[in-house]
Amino acid sequence: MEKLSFSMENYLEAVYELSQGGDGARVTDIAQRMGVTKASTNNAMATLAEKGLIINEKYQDVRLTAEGRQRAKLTSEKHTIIRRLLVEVLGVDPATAEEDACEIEHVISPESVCAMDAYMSRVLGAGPTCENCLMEMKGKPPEGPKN
Amino acid sequence: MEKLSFSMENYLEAVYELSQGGDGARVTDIAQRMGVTKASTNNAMATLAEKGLIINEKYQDVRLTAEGRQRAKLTSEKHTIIRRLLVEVLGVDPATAEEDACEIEHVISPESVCAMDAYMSRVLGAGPTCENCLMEMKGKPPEGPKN
DNA sequence: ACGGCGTGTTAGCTTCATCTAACAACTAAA
DNA sequence: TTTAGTTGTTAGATGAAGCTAACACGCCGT
Repeated sequence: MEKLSFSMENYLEAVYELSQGGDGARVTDIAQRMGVTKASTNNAMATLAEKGLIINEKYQDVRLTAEGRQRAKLTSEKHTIIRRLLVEVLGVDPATAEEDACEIEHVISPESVCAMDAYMSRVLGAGPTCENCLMEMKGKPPEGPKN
Repeated sequence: MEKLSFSMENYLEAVYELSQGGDGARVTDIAQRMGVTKASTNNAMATLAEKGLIINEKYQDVRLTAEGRQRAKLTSEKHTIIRRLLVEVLGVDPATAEEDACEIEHVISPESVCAMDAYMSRVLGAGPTCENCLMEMKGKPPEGPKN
């Protein structure tokens, strides 16, 4: 699973969410949700298509490949876990939490997300420990800090 | 307080940390800590100097202005709070936490950082609630989510 | 059948952050 | 004082992500 830039991951997530309940997303909608122009979106789609994460045929709706969908799903789950931690554990205002989660999801390590999930399972009692954590851990051996 | 890019904030933080116990930082050291070339560092220093955050006289050590120091201090404190939450509360491996904190500090809202700090004060018992939180909150009225 | 309008695409430009390579200035040792 | 080595600077290139402006397509409605 090749590394995606911050931006590309966001585009992929947008495609994923706009595809829910339909089989594709439109360039215009993606652009609008991302707050960028259609031209920028088009460029991004070309990149994502190159990486095999979406199918982008001229003048057709953008569709996720299996890999793209899986990838987007992981990002989306990270998002959820982070937001829940912020809101339910730390008591952050939901709107702020939503914003923050959207940024943090792109930079945080899978290990930390798992730790958040595990912590919530313990502290909030309920919540089945996210089965994706094992999945997310894959292909991410620990590295040294660069800062 | 003008907005800084992710990158510039990181450079500023590097200058701050390298300045501790001395009155300036050297381009070479900054470059090394950031994992970039001296040329890149030089460009960055020019930008930071333009914004009035550092004093960068030719062939002299880079020094922080009062504003630059204050700014860097805030970032650095965010970093610490985030890392502590990850390690002490969530049980994340310190090296990973360090890496993650370094990224998250640039995107998270002051509100969330404060919430982390407050939470740790409660849960870990000790720890004086960070007096900077009030400071950090300034100039950041809540916005709507864009995602 | 044909115009329009919304949607998608392309071309070309800008800004940032990075790099390499070459050069200039400092500093310390012989 | 001369010079070698380290440090700092400049110039120019690259690649990512965005933009605007202009053009191409496709689908309706008449």
